[in-house]
Amino acid sequence: MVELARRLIGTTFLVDGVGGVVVETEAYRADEPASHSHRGPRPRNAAMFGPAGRLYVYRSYGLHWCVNIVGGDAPGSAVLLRALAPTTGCEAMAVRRGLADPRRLCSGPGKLAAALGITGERDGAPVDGEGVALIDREADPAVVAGPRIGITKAADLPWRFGLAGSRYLSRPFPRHDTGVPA
DNA sequence: CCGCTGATAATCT
DNA sequence: GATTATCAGCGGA
Repeated sequence: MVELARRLIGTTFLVDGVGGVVVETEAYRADEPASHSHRGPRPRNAAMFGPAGRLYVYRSYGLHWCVNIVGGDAPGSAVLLRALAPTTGCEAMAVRRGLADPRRLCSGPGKLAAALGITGERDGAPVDGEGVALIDREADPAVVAGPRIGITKAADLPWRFGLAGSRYLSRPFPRHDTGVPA
């Protein structure tokens, strides 16, 4: 699953022609306690135990939608889409989000879902099905990794991935000191 | 640029 | 009854 999370960085994710480049993801697996799939199949997480390449959409904190892509390495694995660099349909995103600042449009899982108009209706939908598209990248981008955000269990696993140097992350990655002063 | 707080409901104990 | 894969708004530095 970790591999898919890495590989999704740099791909383009669109819903009804609106979206952008994936710049931040997190991997989740059934064998690890932070995952919704950890305690087995349930109504909410059914999509996580279904076919690979589908969406798992759930409601977070009772009010935000979050979007995952289901993996195929093992049952119950998925990659949370945490941030996009907006490229297409910025006007529609600005309207849905009620702001125009591209850096704040999709810089978080809930914001991303809101900007692309994703709700629970898309739960279980194929990533290349009706209105949804995932376009692979040309070359391998520089990817950075760090601990996942907003969880209390298994918080030490470095399964959050980001496009190096991107200005559209939900939060910066922990920086190693380069040792080279400016 | 922080850090804190309330909102809000499904899921879990 | 507690917890939660979050966010916007606010006040302070």
